[in-house]
Amino acid sequence: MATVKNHDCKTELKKALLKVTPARLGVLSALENSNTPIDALDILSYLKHNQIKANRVTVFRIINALAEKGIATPIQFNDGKTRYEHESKIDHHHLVCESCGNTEDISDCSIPMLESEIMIKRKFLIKRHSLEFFGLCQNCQL
Amino acid sequence: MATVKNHDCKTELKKALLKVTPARLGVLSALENSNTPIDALDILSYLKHNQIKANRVTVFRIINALAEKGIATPIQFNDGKTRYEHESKIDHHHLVCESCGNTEDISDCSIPMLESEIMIKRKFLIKRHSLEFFGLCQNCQL
DNA sequence: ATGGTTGCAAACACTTTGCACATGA
DNA sequence: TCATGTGCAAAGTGTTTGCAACCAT
Repeated sequence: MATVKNHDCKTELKKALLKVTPARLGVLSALENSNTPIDALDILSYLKHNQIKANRVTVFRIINALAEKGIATPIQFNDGKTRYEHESKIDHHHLVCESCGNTEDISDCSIPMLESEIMIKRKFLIKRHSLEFFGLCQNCQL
Repeated sequence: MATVKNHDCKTELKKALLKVTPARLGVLSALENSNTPIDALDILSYLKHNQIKANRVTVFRIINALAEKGIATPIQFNDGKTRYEHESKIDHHHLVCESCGNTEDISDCSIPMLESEIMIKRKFLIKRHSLEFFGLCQNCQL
């Protein structure tokens, strides 16, 4: 359901020191309402769909701003475009079907342990990680 | 050292049913001689450096062919370009510094276990995965 | 009022495509 | 020889930039 929870989004923007505008509220709710990572143009259609008018360029600027603030996290699948996920849902990883393009989530992963190991052993300060599995979903294996 | 091991590369190409050409040998050896994932234009400079003349387009076509055959594996960092690694070295993952862009390798990862779990539980046929950690390397933390 | 935000057009970077020519097996 | 590979020019796609107009605070 494409419900725009303006209240949550507003406070989220204010916290990030970003002015509250229709376009930004729309982008935020697009991210929150999607259960898979979405790219700039997905977001744009979401906006159009919800009668929020915004330019392609504006969407790019907004997701970049959100990414800088840590509100949106970039994810790369294999097709040259960057997808984004709302920070509230980055605690899982993806199964990306190379045939139909669908993605599923996996939540139980042992990465956090690996991370702390790496931070100690390698003195590398990890800010985020990305883990994607590419292959064939059940349907596409037939 | 930019040594082109023509023999290994030749047999590798033949196995893949690809004709042996200077450009292809060059691309292969670029992949084999690099200790970090490299993109098409890195490969191009490698070729130029080794007096192998080839067009940008040709390099793209060659890496695509190699990727299709499983000889080169695509990796996405965060900058819109695709990097590739030779299949003989994909058994590790990367620490990508978001400040200086350097990458280090990590080899001990528990992903294979996770993979078999996923294949069984989710009936998703995994062909490859990509795991990258983004953050700050030791130098850039200062 | 005024500084951050947006739209538009244009530029950019990376990658792909079409077609004629060249080359490896 | 002949299918396959390559160069060149041009198009495609995702993304960024410059600048004037606009609007949230």
